[in-house]
Amino acid sequence: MEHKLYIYNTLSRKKEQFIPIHEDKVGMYVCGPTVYGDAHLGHARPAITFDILFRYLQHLGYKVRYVRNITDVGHLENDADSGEDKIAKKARLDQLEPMEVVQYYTNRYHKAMEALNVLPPSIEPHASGHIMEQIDFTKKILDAGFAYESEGSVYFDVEKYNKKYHYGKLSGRNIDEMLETTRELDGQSEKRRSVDFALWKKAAPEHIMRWKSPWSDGFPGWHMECSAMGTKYLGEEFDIHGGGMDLMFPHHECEIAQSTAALGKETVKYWMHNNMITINGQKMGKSLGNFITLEQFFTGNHPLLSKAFSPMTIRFFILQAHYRSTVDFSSEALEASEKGLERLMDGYARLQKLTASDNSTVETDGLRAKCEEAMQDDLNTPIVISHLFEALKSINLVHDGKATISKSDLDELKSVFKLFIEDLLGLQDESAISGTNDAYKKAIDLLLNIRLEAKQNKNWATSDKIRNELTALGFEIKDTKDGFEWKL
RNA sequence: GGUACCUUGGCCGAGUGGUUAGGCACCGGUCUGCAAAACCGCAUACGGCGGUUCGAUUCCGCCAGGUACCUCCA
Repeated sequence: MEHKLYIYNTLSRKKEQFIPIHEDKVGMYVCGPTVYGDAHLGHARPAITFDILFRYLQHLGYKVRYVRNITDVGHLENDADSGEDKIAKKARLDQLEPMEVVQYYTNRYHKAMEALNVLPPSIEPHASGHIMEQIDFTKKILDAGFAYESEGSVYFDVEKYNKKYHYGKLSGRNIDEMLETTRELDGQSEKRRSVDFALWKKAAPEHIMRWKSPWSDGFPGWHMECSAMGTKYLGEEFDIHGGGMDLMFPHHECEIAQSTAALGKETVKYWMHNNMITINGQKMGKSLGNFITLEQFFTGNHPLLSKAFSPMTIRFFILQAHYRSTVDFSSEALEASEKGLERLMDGYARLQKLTASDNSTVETDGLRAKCEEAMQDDLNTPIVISHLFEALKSINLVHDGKATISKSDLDELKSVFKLFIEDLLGLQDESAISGTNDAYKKAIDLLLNIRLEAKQNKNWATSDKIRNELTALGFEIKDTKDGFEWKL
C-alpha cells in the first residue's frame, strides 16, 4: 500500500504514520450510541469522522472491517457501578419492553445516519447479543488474576493491574494518586477500591435485563462489551479504535485494562478521539441538557435554530472543522456552512456541463495531490474543502467564458471533484430535482426557453412573468451568458 | 484541587519560525433590460507581558480568560 497516511494516536499524543497490522486489511472499532434517546448533533461527529476514515482507508485500497456497536445493556445511570440501567429506566418510564426501546432508537439512529450519508459499518453488534462473549472475557480476567468476585458481582482490580501494567496510559491519569485519595473512602462497598470497575453486576430482584452467569443472574459492565465484541470480530490485536474524547476516561482506559489483563498484550494500535461540539462554548451533551437532536436540525424545530438545516449542511459543517478541534455550533455558523455548501455543490453541477477547449488557461494541476496530502495529514478535511473552493474559481471562470479548459484538464477536474466531494467527503446533491424524471425537467426547460425568446424580443412582461411565477413556486432561475440555469 | 487543552480579522474555522488558508457577512466594481448568479477587488488577524531568535501569531516562561476529563455523556 503506497501511501503516507498519518493519524493522531491518543496513546502517543502525536501523529503517527498509519501502518496496519496486516498488509492489506484494516480492523476498526468505534463506540456507537447507547440507544435510549434520539441522536443529537454530538453523535453525528464521531459517526461522520470515522465515516471519513472508513471511506479514506478503502480509497487507499484496504479491505476494512468497521465495527460500530450498539450499547443496549450495561450502561448505568451514574457512577460507582450503581444506579439503574439506562435502557431499563427508559423502558420503565415508557412502559415498554427494554428491547422495544432499543429497537425504536436504533431505527431512528439508522435513519439519521442514512440522512447524513454515513455508511453503515461492516458489523453493528449489540451488547445484549454478546453476553456469552462478555462472560467468557470476564472469566479470562478472573483467571489471569486481575479481577475478584464480590457478592455475585465481578470487579476489576485496578491496583493489581497497575502493578504489572499501566492503568492511565491513555488518559494520562495518575493512578497512584487516585489510589491514594480513594483508599479510605471504601469499606462499605462491594468493591475493594472505588477505582475498581464492574465486569459483571448482579441484578437486583426488580431488574428486568438479566442473564445467567457463573456468578449471579445479572448483566455485564459497560466497558466489557467493547473489549468482548472488538476482539471477537477484529481479533486480539487490531488497528484502530475510535470514539469521542469524553470516552477516553474511564471507558477506553478500562477497555485497555480489560483487554490487556485478559490477553496479556495490547489490543489496539491506534486510538483516535474526536473532539466535542460546543454550544455557547460549552460541550453539547446529555447531562447538560443543552443538546439539539439531529431531527430537530432537520425540521428546524428548536428555539435556537433560525430554520431547518439539511443533513448535508450538518455534515459539511462538521467537516469544515478538524475532527480534533472543538467546533462551536450556532445557527449563524450553520447558515454560513449552508451557503458555502450550496455554492460548492452548484459549482460541482456546473462542472459537469462545461465544454472543453483546445487548451487550458486555468490551473488544475496538483489539486488531486493537494487534497490527498490534506487527507493524509490526519484527515484534514477543512483543508480539502479549501482546495475545492479554490478550484471552484476556475470552474466558474470557464463557465463564464472568461477562461478555457482542455479536455484532459476537465476530465481530471471532474474526477477529483467526484472523488473528494462524493466518495470521500460523502457530500450528496440534495436539490429537490435530483431524482425527478426527465419529462418534468424538460417541461421546465421548455418554459424557460419560451422566456428566453421573450427576452430576446425584449418582451420583459412575459419573461418576468415566467420568472416570477416559477420563483413563487420555489424555483431559482439564473440567467447565464447565453441561456439559463434553474433549480428547485 | 489534579490532568490536559484552547484563546486567530464582524462570525465560523485552517495553518505556519520570515511567503494568500477557506467559508459566511460587509463594502466597491464588472456583467445584466431588471434581478439573481458568477467574477474581480477589499480585512495586513493571531489574548496580555516578558524571553529565545536576524526575525514569532507560530518556540519558552509568566499572567488573564475559557473549556474538557476526573460521575453518565459522542
